[in-house]
Amino acid sequence: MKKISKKMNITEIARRANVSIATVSRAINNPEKVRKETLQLIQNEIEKSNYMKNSLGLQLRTNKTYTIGLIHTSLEMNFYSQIAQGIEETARKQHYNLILCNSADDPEIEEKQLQILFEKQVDGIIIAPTKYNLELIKKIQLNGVPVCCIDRIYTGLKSDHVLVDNKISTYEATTKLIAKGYRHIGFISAPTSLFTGAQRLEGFTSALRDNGLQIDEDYIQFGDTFIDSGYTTTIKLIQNPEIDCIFCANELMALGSLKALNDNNILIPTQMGFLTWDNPPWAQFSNPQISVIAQPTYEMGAIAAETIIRRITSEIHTYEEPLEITLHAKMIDRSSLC
Amino acid sequence: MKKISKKMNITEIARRANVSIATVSRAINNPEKVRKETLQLIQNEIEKSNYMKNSLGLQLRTNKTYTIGLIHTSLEMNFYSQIAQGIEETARKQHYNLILCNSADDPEIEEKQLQILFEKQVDGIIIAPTKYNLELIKKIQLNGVPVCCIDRIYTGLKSDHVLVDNKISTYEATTKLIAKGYRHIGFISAPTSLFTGAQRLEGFTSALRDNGLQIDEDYIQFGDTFIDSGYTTTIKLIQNPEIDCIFCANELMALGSLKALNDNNILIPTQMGFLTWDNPPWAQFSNPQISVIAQPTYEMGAIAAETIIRRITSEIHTYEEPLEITLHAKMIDRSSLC
DNA sequence: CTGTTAGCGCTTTCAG
DNA sequence: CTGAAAGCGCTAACAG
Repeated sequence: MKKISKKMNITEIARRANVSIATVSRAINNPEKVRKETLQLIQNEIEKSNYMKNSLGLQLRTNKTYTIGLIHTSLEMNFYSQIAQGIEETARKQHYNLILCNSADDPEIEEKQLQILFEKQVDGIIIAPTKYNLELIKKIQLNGVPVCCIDRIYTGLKSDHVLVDNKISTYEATTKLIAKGYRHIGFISAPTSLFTGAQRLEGFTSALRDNGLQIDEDYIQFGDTFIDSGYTTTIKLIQNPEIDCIFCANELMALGSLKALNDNNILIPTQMGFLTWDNPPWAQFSNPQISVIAQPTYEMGAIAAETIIRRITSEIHTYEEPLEITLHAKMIDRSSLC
Repeated sequence: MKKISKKMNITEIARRANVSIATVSRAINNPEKVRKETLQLIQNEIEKSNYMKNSLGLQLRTNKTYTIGLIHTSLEMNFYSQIAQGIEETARKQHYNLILCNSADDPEIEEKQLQILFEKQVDGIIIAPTKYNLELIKKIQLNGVPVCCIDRIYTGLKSDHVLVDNKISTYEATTKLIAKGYRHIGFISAPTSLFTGAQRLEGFTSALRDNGLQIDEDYIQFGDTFIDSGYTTTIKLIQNPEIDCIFCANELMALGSLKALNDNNILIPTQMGFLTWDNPPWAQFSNPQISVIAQPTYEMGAIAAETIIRRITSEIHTYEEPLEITLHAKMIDRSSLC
């Protein structure tokens, strides 16, 4: 009453059909190279025995697994789940599978995941990197596995990157807010230890500066990119009654922020303007619809997949000329701004 | 200018350290069984050479990959991405990785994915099945790979199932709608070819019947579970001006439906009540907040992962006594109902 | 057209 | 404490 049956293999099929394993292999992969009667015989045995191919042998032999590893923060963020969707669908078309890893931006988890992905011999790795495992990533590259960074630049790492122009887009969006008449904008930033966090904050402050507005430290609050931090930082921001607009650095913090505003009966857009990075589905269906800076997430995933597959197949892994693809994020002004 | 360097292996380390490969293997996995000087020697060589372990050999030898396959509809649905998150995190704690496959509920894609997951020798498969690949799934089980269905029952398949009481929950929710005074409820159903679609529709109609309401065919529209179908079906529903409430069978159709209502200036909850299956994050942050039937998604994923891992490790794959775990979905009444 | 054999990288007896 | 050798499942080169 243990396993229903032992796993069948090519050797057993060969034994039953009274041929060599090579012939069975050919019958499976190059049937035209096998005499019709032999083929029939073998196919019968395969049929009867429920044999299914085991690709581990081949993977070992060819050192190719047709598997790509993805390390990102969390599927909880639409941003990443959309990217993952783009990667998976694109990779699938080229016969690659995806091993999905959530790092929660924890360097130790990330380290383990990098290690295990290599050990499982993925053909390539796509990663939204923290900045704490540079040596390991380099080592993986040295072992012939290409790496593509997504969403965040990894300074000091020679690899392809698929990015969005965080700083410029934030700068432009902030400028628009100012043009609309907002003068006291509260900014909910991600940690500056994250590449995107730092870039967006810079874009924000330099837009204020260039427009002759002073930068009030009280107007800048730091969250951890997750929901709760959006709530608490918003509570702090609204202690300043003059704040007329809130600008969130990511979707989850926006969710928390909106809840805080709602709990405090602050109406959007009449009492408070609202803008956030990321374009989760809910933003266009909420009431009022939320203005956003939308990143081409699915496309980023698709491009990352194509990029890594190109590296895999070209076998040029030296990164003398790393690709840096920067896509444009575009502001979509809906009904949360006056 | 090709690959930076050939992948290192245990044999090469052995050669350089002037020991046998067995000793290198021991140095890596059972260092206490190796003399200190030898160990040091080997570790030096490993260090110098950037050697990293290749687990393919081991996988082949032990026929264990520490990898679980997941086949589901799409990450686009919060429902599934939350389940995936639950699976991944739970599996990770037990040293399993996740290969993620989006089937879009297309039987042909599903078939290929099942095949490839087996070929890659995943230790187990978690699947939200269409109902078109029964024989293949059985064959996979026969080959010793346990399968756990999630979200949907697969009639005729002996396997573990992690489910939600779709019918009862829909019945209860419908009863509540009626108790609140709604008499003309429009229902946006998923295809009845989906287990959940059929169950929810049944729950809905039998609640109407048991409450003495007649079932008007015009009030029941069928979508395909994706956004656009929620929009178009809603347009049809609101041709019936007496409809006082819309009840959606899933989150994406709800999104489309809300947009249609908004585009037609129909106010929730004053002009139209609104209820949907699934509890995406946006439901509690939109305005008005949307009443939902919430499934314990993360938990479903966690339980599915635990269930499949238990099967994997117990090696009892006969499914004489398949597990059927049914969790309760609970209605959360927010502000979209009067 | 078919069979024999080597070998992918690793662990694990079994000897020494 | 260390080494030799078998073997996991498969393909491909070579021989017949």
